[in-house]
Amino acid sequence: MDKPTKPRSTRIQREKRELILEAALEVFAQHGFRGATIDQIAEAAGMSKPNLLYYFKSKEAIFVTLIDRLMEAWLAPLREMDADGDPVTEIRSYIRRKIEMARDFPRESRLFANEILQGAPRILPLLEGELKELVDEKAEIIREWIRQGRLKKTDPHHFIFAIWATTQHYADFDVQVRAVLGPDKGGEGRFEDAATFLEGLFLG
Amino acid sequence: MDKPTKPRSTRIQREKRELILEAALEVFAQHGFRGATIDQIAEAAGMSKPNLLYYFKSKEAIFVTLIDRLMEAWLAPLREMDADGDPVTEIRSYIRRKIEMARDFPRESRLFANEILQGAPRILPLLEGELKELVDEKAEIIREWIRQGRLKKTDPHHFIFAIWATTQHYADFDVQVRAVLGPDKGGEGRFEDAATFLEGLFLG
DNA sequence: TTAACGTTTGTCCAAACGGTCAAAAATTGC
DNA sequence: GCAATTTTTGACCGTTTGGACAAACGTTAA
Repeated sequence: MDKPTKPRSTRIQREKRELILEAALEVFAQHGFRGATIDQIAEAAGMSKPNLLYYFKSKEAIFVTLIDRLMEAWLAPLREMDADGDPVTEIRSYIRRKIEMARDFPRESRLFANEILQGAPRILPLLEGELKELVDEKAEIIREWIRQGRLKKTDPHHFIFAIWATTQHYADFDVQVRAVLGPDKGGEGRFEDAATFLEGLFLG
Repeated sequence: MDKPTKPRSTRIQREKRELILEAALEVFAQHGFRGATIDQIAEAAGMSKPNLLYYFKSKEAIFVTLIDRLMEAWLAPLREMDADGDPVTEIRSYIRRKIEMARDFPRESRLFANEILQGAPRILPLLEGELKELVDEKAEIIREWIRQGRLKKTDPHHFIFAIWATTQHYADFDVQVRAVLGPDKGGEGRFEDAATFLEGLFLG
């Protein structure tokens, strides 16, 4: 009986696939799934369309690969929230991490937002499963902190939603934020200002 | 010299255009501009594609009409914030109105979110003009309230952003919110819960 | 050198798309 | 009732799109 030899991927394959994913992230984040074309992605990756399709069998396959990777990184900050830590410190760190992600990975944030806006057709099971479990678990921690009188009383679920909404807002609605803040206050310092503000809002 | 007789629109024209806009709102909100097709909109409006194009000269024209109308309704709640009112009451009312809009007009919210996500290609001037002016004006009011010691100290601009982000979250990320809350807590009461939570967050 | 394998490209296709147009059908005003 | 006008439709067109495919190209190892 032959071992079903896993088709070992070469160095070139890994590099090209990485190149394609990077280009696709750019294009998908700006135009959404339907709005993006394989040609656009191929051009951004510096290769021809058939060549791209040699590495990914379809546009959908690229998108799914991107989203799968994204979800890992997306849940990480919340996972790090530690029941044994100091509540204020833990929450402050969580907010910081989320704002840093909005600043450093806005394309990922927009990709995710796009998927949810369309009704999360590809990740609904994950939201109802893994994500819900994670949030429920952390909500229970927050509830415990409140019970111990170490945190102001609030609804833990809506508390988490509010942190998501406000932090991701600076990535997803960046155009609007910059437009409203104007050229003077819309510089790169806006993320630091946002972080400071949000700490005050959620912990003040 | 002839009066440039405005082509008076008939009753049928007004009704059909309304029907189309309603259908288009549904389709655009779900699939975005590029993702939506004229055929889809026509079918949702119960008419043939050429017939739809008799009332709107292009897909773009439908979208622009929709967005123009939307912006009016969108700015209204913030406009109502009254410098002469009680700060806490004014802000509470503003949050209430925004949550009600997320509950009653989620499609409009998603349409707007979609446009911003794509970089606001059609409404950027409006954001940099009318919206910025409005926000600056209201920010000044909030600043004055703080100066008078009638409101906790915060950055007015980010304060407004936070209200936008949290309230619209319940429309734009509705799928995720429902997935995380689950069948029991995800019922229609979630908007009321959200409103209560947000009042506490922003005014507590 | 050459056979085997991995990579790249030009060409092609069928479906979907936004939009046009002339003609038919329905409505309206007299 | 009838002519003028508005509304609706089927057929059609050019373009874009996702994807297939075979042939060409490059690389490696015997």
